[in-house]
Amino acid sequence: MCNCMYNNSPLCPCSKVPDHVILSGGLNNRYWVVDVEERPGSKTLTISCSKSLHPTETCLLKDGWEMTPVHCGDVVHLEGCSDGGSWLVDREQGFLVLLPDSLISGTSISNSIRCMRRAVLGDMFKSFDGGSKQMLNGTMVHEVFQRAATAKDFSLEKLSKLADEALQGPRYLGDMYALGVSQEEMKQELHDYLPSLQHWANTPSNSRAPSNRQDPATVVTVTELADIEENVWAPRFGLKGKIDVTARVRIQRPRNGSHRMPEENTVPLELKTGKESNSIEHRSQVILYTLMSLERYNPETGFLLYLKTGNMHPVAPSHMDRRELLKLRNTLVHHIHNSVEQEAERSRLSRLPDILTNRQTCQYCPQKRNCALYERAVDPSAADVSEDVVQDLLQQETGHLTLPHLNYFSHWLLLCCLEATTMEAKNSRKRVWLQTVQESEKNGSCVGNLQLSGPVTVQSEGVFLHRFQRSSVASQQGLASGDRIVVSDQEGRLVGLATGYLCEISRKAISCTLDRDLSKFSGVLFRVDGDEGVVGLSTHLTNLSRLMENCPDSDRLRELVVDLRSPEFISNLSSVLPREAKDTVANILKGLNKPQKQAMKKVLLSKDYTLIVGMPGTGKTTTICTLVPALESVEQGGVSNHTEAALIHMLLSLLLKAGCKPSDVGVIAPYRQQLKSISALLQSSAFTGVEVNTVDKYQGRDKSLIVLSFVRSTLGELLKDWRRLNVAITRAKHKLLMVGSAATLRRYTPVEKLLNHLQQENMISFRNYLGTFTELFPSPFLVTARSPLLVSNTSVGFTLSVGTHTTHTVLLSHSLMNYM
DNA sequence: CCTCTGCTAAGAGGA
Ligand code: SF4
Ligand code: SF4
Repeated sequence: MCNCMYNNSPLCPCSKVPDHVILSGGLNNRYWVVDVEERPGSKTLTISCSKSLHPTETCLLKDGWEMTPVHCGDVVHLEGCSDGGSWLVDREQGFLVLLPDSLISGTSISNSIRCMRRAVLGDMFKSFDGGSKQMLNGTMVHEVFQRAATAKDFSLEKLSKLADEALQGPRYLGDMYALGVSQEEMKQELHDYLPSLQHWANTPSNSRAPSNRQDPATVVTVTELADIEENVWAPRFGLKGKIDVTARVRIQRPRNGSHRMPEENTVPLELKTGKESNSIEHRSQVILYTLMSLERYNPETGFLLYLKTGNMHPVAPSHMDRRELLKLRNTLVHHIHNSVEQEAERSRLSRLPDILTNRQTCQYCPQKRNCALYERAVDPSAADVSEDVVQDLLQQETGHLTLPHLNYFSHWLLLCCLEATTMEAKNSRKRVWLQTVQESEKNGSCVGNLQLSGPVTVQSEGVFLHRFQRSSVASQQGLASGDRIVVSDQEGRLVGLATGYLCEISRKAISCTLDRDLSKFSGVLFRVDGDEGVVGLSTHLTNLSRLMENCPDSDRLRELVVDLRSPEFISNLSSVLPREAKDTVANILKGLNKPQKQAMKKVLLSKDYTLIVGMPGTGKTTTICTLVPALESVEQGGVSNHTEAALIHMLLSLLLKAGCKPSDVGVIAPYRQQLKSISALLQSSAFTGVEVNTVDKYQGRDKSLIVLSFVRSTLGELLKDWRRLNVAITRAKHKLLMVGSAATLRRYTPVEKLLNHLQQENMISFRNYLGTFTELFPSPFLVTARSPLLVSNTSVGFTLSVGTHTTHTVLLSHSLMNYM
């Protein structure tokens, strides 16, 4: 008789194995849990690797494994050996990997050591504590190391050249800006590491294993850096991760007098730029990496390399280390998969592991707001009944919220979790490692028997064009050019080697762009699988979390979105519509019908937002598309471009820090609205003296340095006048910075000629800044910049920022997102 | 029952 909560009801997951579940025996086995029998100190699972659930085997869990949160209807992987269909997992042998096809990253698991709750929350919500200077430095030192390794050159000259490239390149500028750190400060930080990098690369490392301190040092020589940023999916252990450096090392262990042959081994190296803590978290990461690479090169040991000092710490994992980390993974994956539970036919959020009562850990926890919000969402009385420490945390993080706010949060969190559960069930990524090429090719999402043909060409930074030849001709074809793909080897040893996009596919060959260069695998037989990706709901959940933040922007949004305060409107159109713009707007409105015109008028008067509601086909999209030019003309030339304004602010900050005199700098923009936007950002006293003006105001004068903001991707009426453009670009005595979209501006002959000329003379360089700017807009709804509109990252709407005082938030369906 | 939506991502370090 079953005694679990399903109680043999029709919902009982054991009554049938769902179609999407794939079971198998063998080394990479997948068992369905048919029954769980608990005894004090042990747990016995009845399992089957056949979908008919026949025959069954048993698995005895003990010595702590009985605490594994495994239930009927779970899929498990078993490591170890079975004796005629009965498995034993205990202190000494075997592993049970719960839900192995959910690959968990090494960092998530090492994160769970301190607080399991934090790791679970971290999987749901991206944390965005904005990072820190040290973190950015860490990323940059990693990059310098990796580039030096690729170039096989660790000389100081090369290292400082790479460091300067990283500092000056567009990649990290946005991060530096967001952190308020100048390139100079960053440079000092970064350059501190270069000598020890150089030293490490050029001397064998004496690494002392803690166990044999009395022995003379074991000498480790890195003979080759075999791979950088290796991507590993290890479905046998339910793990994934990116290994900083895969190195071949020679390990010379001294043994009392007798000379031992040095051992050669391929091992993972984990680089750290922070304190040489050799902490349990760092060591755990390495232990997990060695486990993940078991099938690739079976490393006995891994190393932690602290770049500040250049010291290498060996990490030789024991069975116990692996066992305990896999137990943590099982608990983590259990919580991730069971975020929703059923009670009395209703879904509700599951409880998470308890909040720590350790003030120290929670104080610096990047998830503390979500932690408190979640607690109050599942337990409305938590704020009163919890322990003092917990109450303090709840008060501090959620004290500003009302009951409706909390209810809103838990309602949408629940819906997102439900959605995530259905998405997870449909996730077909596991086919890559659970199905053979033949099986996968049948349903069309896979191409196998591929061999590299021809050289790999670098298309751009981190984009490698590969060509493969098919040795067998498949008839079925489900993959099309443009599809997201993942490349693995056919044997299943190198799963998830690279991801990318399919370019061309024919019966005999395919070409694709990948994120890694696979040329060293020339003899390998590959498979390419379509990859729908596992896009979670973390963006939505992060927005939801920010909506609950204690800050003015979020306060206002909560008022509008949760408390449903009615949006306000300006009473009189003429107060926002200047006389000159009347005709233009009237002209624009001509093409619209009456309700559409009414909607337009409402939007023009809107202070908060306007909802345009209508049956399909009533022209909502048309209305909104008309809105854009109308809003543009609402203020005289009221066009502004926040991206460019922010970019100019950043450029000026850097220039002034580099020693430019403010009075030598002039900013030119064709629209007054843009001048206001820029001036608003230049309020701080550092910018006093910088002149911000229209082209006409600069007639007959010049500046040492001119920054020109084009604002629109089209030239607009103002700059179309060739003479005006001429004036604008000839105001600079020493340096001219033009900010705009080169690709689209080139459509105008004068600009095209100008850019071509400058390019020929090698007088201009192009930088791509788009994409680095999301950090610059710390508004609750993360916006990505696209001139001249700010398009929000959520699928529920977007924000138009045009005009002085009004941010028009327009909520609409997906169709417009496509249109844009 | 079907399709479409959305789209690097695992880690950067500090107490
Ligand atoms: S889930 Fe398992 S224990 Fe629960 S009712 Fe179904 S068979 Fe019984
Ligand atoms: S605030 Fe404390 S209890 Fe909550 S997730 Fe963070 S560390 Fe864990």
